[in-house]
Order: sequence, then C-alpha cells, then structure tokens
Amino acid sequence: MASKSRDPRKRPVQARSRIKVDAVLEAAAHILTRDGPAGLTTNHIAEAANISVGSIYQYFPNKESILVTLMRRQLSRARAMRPAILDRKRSISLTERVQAAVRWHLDVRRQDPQIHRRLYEVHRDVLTGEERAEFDRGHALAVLGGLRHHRREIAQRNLETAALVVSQFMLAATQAATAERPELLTDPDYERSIVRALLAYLTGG
Amino acid sequence: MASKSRDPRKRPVQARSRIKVDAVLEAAAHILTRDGPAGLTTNHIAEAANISVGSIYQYFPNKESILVTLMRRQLSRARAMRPAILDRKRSISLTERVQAAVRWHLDVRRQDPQIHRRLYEVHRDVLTGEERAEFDRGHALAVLGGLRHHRREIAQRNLETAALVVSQFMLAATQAATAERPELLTDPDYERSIVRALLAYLTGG
Amino acid sequence: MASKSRDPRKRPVQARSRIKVDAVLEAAAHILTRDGPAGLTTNHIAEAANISVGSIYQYFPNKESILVTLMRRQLSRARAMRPAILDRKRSISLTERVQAAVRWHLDVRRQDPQIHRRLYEVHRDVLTGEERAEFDRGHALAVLGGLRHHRREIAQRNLETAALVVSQFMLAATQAATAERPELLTDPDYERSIVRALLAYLTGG
Amino acid sequence: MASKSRDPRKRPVQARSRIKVDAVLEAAAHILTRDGPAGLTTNHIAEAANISVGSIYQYFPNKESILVTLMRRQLSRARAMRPAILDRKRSISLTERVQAAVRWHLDVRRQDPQIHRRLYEVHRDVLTGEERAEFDRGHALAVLGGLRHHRREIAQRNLETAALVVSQFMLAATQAATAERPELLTDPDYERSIVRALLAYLTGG
DNA sequence: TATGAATGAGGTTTCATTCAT
DNA sequence: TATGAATGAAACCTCATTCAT
Repeated sequence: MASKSRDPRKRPVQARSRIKVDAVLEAAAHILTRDGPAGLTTNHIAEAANISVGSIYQYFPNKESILVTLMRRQLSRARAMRPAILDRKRSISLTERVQAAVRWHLDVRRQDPQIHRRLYEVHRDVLTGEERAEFDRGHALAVLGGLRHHRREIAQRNLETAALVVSQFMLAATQAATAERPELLTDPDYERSIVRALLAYLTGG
Repeated sequence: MASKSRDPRKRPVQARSRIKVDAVLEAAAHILTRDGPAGLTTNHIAEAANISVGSIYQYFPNKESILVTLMRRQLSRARAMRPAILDRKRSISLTERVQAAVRWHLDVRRQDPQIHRRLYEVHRDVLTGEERAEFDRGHALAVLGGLRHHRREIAQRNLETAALVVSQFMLAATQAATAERPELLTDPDYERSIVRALLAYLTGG
Repeated sequence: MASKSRDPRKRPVQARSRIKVDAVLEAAAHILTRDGPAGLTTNHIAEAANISVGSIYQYFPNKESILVTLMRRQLSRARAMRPAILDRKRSISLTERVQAAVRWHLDVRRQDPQIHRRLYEVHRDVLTGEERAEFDRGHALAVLGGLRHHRREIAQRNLETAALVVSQFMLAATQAATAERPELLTDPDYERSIVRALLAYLTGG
Repeated sequence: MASKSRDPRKRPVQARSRIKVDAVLEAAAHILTRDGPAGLTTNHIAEAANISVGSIYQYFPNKESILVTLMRRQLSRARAMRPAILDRKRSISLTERVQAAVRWHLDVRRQDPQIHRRLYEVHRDVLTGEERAEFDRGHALAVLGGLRHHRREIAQRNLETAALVVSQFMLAATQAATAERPELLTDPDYERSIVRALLAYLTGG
C-alpha cells in the first residue's frame, strides 16, 4: 500500500541543513495556506524557499513527505503546548479540565491559524493509521481521556460518543473562528462560551 | 485571480442536454467520492459519464465549473429537504427548532455521506464570496436565522457568534460521523446527543 | 515484479492511429540506432516522429513499452520470414536445413542491420521470460529444434549444448557482419562459409 | 560529437591517489554489474567507493571517463593473461593455437563474467576508433593474427573474414554462456565444443 | 585535497483544453 | 452537436557537475 516513503530523507543534524529544511517547510506551509493543496508544487516550494528543486530532494524523498513532516511538526508543537494540568487525575475539577483543554486548543490555533485548516483538508490522503487518528481529532481525545476521571459528574451514558462530540465541538469552534472570524481566537468571551457549552453538554440533564 | 468562468456554458434548455449535464455531474460526484480531488480528471469524468471529453466542454467552460455546479446542486438539494417547520416563527420551541435542524442536517448527509466531505475539502478553492459562505455553513444559518425568535431563551449575548458556533458544530458532527463512524449517522443516540449539546450551548448559563 | 505495463495502450485499428504508432516506432528505432539506449528520450522520439510528447502516450503507456513493441515487431517480422522448409522433419537433409536457417538469419539482418544490435543490447532489461529467451537466441533454437531429426548425423553428444553453440555462432556471424562489415551480409561467399562451419561443427569428428 | 574528455584527469602518481582511483573503478564495476548502465550514477559510485562525489572529479573529468578507464583496465588485464604460447609461430599446431585462444578467452570471462557483458553493452557509445575496435574483438584478433602461420591448413580464402568470424564466435560463445548458462564457463565439454567448432570452420571443406 | 550540499537542465508522465472530422 | 486524437505546459523527480568550506 504505502509504497512511497513518508519520512524525511535525513535527520537534519547540522545547522545549515536544519535551516534549509525549515525553509522548505515554511515555504510549503505558506503556499499550502495561500493556494491550497493543488497549488503546492515542488517548483513553487523551491522558489518560495529560495533554493533549487534539487535541494528539496536532499531533505525529502518526495513531495508527500513534506506534507507529512508539516503535519508531524504541527502535532508535536501542539503536544508541546499541552498544559501539564491535564495529566492530573482527580485533583482538578471538570470545569478546570475543560477550561484548560479549550485554551490549549485555541492556543494551538493561534500559532498559525490558517495552516491547520489546510493540513486538515489533506491529512486523510497523506497520513495513515495512528497518526491520522491523532491529527484527525486534534488531540482532543488525549484531553478527553481525562473525562473518565469525572464520570460521576457526566450525564452522558456513552462516554466514547461524548468524547467524540466534545472533540468535534472544540475542533468546530476553533476551525470556525479560524476561517470566518479570526479575531474570535483571542476573544475571552468566545473562549468562555465554548467552555460553558461543553460543560453544559457534559453535565446537562 | 478569478479570471476563469465559473458558470455553466449554457442553460441546458433541451431535454437531451440536461441528461448529459446530469450524467457529467453524476460521474464527477462518483469519481470525487471514490478518488478524491486528485483523481478527478476530465477524461475520467467523460468515461464515467459515457460521453466524450469534447462534449463536456459543450456544457461546462472548464473543469472547475463542474465542481461549482456540483456544489450548487448539493445546496439546492439540501434546500429542498428543508423541513417547513423551520419557517415558523414562534409557534415552535427552541428545542423543536434545533431538533428539526439537526435532523435535516443528518438527512442531507445520509443521502450521500462521502460527497459532502470531498466537496467541503474543495469548496474554498472553487467558490467565492457569497456562495462560499453559504456552502461553508451548510445552510445552517438559514436554519439559525430562526434563532432570533428565541432570543430570550438564549444565553449567548452575540447571536451571530452563537449561530456560527452552532452551524460549525453541526457541520463538524456530521463530518466526523461520516468519516470515522458512519453508523452514527443513523444512530438516534448520536442525534439526540448533538441536539442536547446545541441546546446546552445556546441556553447554558 | 513487472509493475509497469509493457503492452501498447491500444491496438491501433484505425488507419491514422496505425500511422502514428508506426511513426513513433520508426523514430524510436532511428534514435536507438543512432544514439543508443541512453539517447532514447520520449521528447526526442516525439520530435523525430513529428508529433507531441502527449501523443506518444496515446499509444504507449510508457517509454519501455515502445521498446517492447519494437522488439516484438522485430520478432514477428523474423517469424514471418521463416522459410516453411524448416518445418519439415526428415524430408530435408541436414545441409538443406542449415542452409535455410543461415539464409533466414541473414535475411532478417538485412532488413535493418543496425537496429538488431541495439535491441539486443537492451532486450535483457526490458523483456521477460519466454519472449526474452526467444529474442535472446534469435529464433535460432526454433530452427535448431529441427536438429533432433538429424540426430544420427550429428557428432555432438549433448544436442542442447550443440544447439546453443550453433545459434550463437549464427548470431555472432551476422552480428559481426552487421557491425563491422555490412557488405558481408549480402556476400554469398560469407553465407557459404557459415554454412560450412556449422556443418563441420555438427558432423565433424 | 566527442567533445568530452575521455582521459583520466591526471596520472595518479602517488600511492594514495592510485588507491582511490582503483576504489572508484572497483565500485563502478560492481554497480555496473549489478544494476546495469542505468544504475551507474556518480553518487552511487562515490558511496560504494567510500569517497565523496567531489573526489571522483579529482581523478576523472566526467562519468564517461570512468567507463573508458574500466574498459582499458579490462583490456590490459586480458592482455596480461595472454598465454605466451600464442606468440610462437609455427612451433604449435593450429589446434593448439585455437585451444589456447579459447581457454584464454574463457579464463578472462571467468574472472568476472558479468562485467564483460555490461561493458560490451556500453562500449560502442563510449569508446571510439581504434580502442573500440580492439575492445570489440576482445583481442581475439591479437590471437588470430597467428592464423596466418597456418594459412595452408585454413580452408577460408579470405583470412580477414575468417578472423572476424572466429573472434565473434568466441565472443558470442562466452557471452552466451555468461548470460544463460554460467556453469558452461567451467565445463570442459563446452570448451572442447567451441574449439571443435572453430577448427571445423577454419579447416572445414 | 576532500567534502557533499547545491544546482538546474532535462527526463518521464499527466491532463485540461482544442479542433478537425 | 459529438467525437477523441492531438497538444504542450507543467508536474514530479534525477543526477552529472560545481564550488564554498
């Protein structure tokens, strides 16, 4: 099935290399954001990164691997921003957990609002299995795994479906803001209203 | 930018013409569903529609316009399925309105779950302005225009933002079901769960 | 293994198509002869055939299939020239059989002396199995299968090895003539000396 | 046409240099054998030779010159294996001479059966004039120059043509064995068979 | 000298679009 | 109108060669 290599050709250990790899990724992200997947050509990337096409292939075995790397980078950045508080079990309230999760979600989007949408559009055709699932749900499930610690407060019978709905809601809310009204991403009212909605849903009768 | 014509080349007045146009659209929808945007070539469409490539260009000025027409058709089909009850003003409760809207939304997806996802992937690069916005929100706003009739019950101050969140949530929830757990599309629990979440969000204090 | 299609894309039934296919093959043969396999590029072929690159791909799924077709054409031409006399069993003498075979071999080379050498250079990388074997031995074995009808006259114990040696000798003799002294191809003395050599080898003590 | 330099860039006077040159040639031979001309890239050679691409260009002006050097090395190795007996004039019989020549030929092939085939495939596009001719005949003529010492025993009128046929036959016979039935290279029956065929041809009435 | 990242022309192939029939 | 062969720009990718370090 996956006959193409999806991994970067070499780990960029040296400084100069890393810079080039970053330039490629940045250029790709820029073009992807602006023109969509169809506009993302190796020549455009090279031009935008100010290097030659050939150089791209020093670091990436093929175009697809650029996208994969972009997604992985996104994922690891998101993971790095994950608030430690979400790891606690019962020493935080459901409200605090949801607040932290929503803020995290919005924080991640704030970094580079547009690219998420585009990567999301494409991720199904590029990622496989585990990674796809993680990307798909935008780590919401990681957060919401924590839901089980509050089982008694939660009104929904099926926790799994609840988790899906919650994660989709967060995704939708941030996606929507990103796409239609970016200013909402930094609007505390917006954030609060999402938290309120989620709590209402989870505990609501 | 948008120098290309996005309108079908001619109104297909004659019956025979309309049949061909439909064949093209059906073929395009089928291929788009099965292979994604990358697999959608004019030659494939022609073959699947059982006509010649040349004929496609009798009815569509270019490939893009096929997609646009497909989206428009989707929109009008969705509009056609709109339950009349949503047109009422105060003679229905907020709960009933949301229930009707969610069911409508799910009904539309049930018709052809996959095509929506694909069209959604593509619509931003193809539609512009008004149409894009309408497609984007999946006519949710049409529904939710009705929200103003329930203003007093709704906790959110900014009705517009609330409408955005609600419509995105419906989109996300159906999208997610389509992609990850298609069986949910017909699961009454899932439907109820979405309704509950929306009501919780709208009225939640 | 053989993931690429090695077959022509479509049987050229129509006159115009056949002409184009022939033009491509002729151009390819010309370039292959002049520049060797390394110089055989699709663009060069298109240019030499006076068509566009794209048109090549109407008739051939990839470059390799052009070579394969060229070889098959060569093989079938050779088969077509095969003297019927070789099919007889014992109603011809060994001498007559060898004479006929050698003449056939030389006749085939006379058609287009240079292309044989080049196709032979390449055939191992392109053909597989049965066809490769046939091309490899230049149908000599087909002839020499007839050797068994003369087993009593033949001095060699191992008929198989004898057949290989004979076929290689014929190949070498014609190849050599083609490459170094083309005029020998039509020199009756040359032909006679090959026949004599083969008979001497086969019957010789 | 032949605008490229075909000579090694510098005489490797120093020991270290010679070692590197040899490493390059060995690597090139190995890759050529394994992957054919198409797989022979300068980067692969450098990797296999355990040096950098840049270094290759210290010793060879271009890729072609590596091949040329490889062929020259092959030729001189073959010359080095030449049995002294072939230098005698009349103190050996025609049979002995042919036996010695055939054995030499087979011995050379046995060293590295595959590389010969590959170099032979390529030599026409790489060598020119004199060298090409020498390589072409696989030094057989060097041997068969000795034929004139046996003129009286030879039935062929045209000694030159006879020499050509003989040398091509030896080439073909070893080539065939290498490619199709490598075990024949060390089969004394095969060797005898070739000798017999050649003698039959030369003396055959 | 040695390195190997960088270059970019050029190779194969695709596909939206045209136009002679 | 309908056809589908023809077109050729443009996509992806390779690799001989150079040159800053």
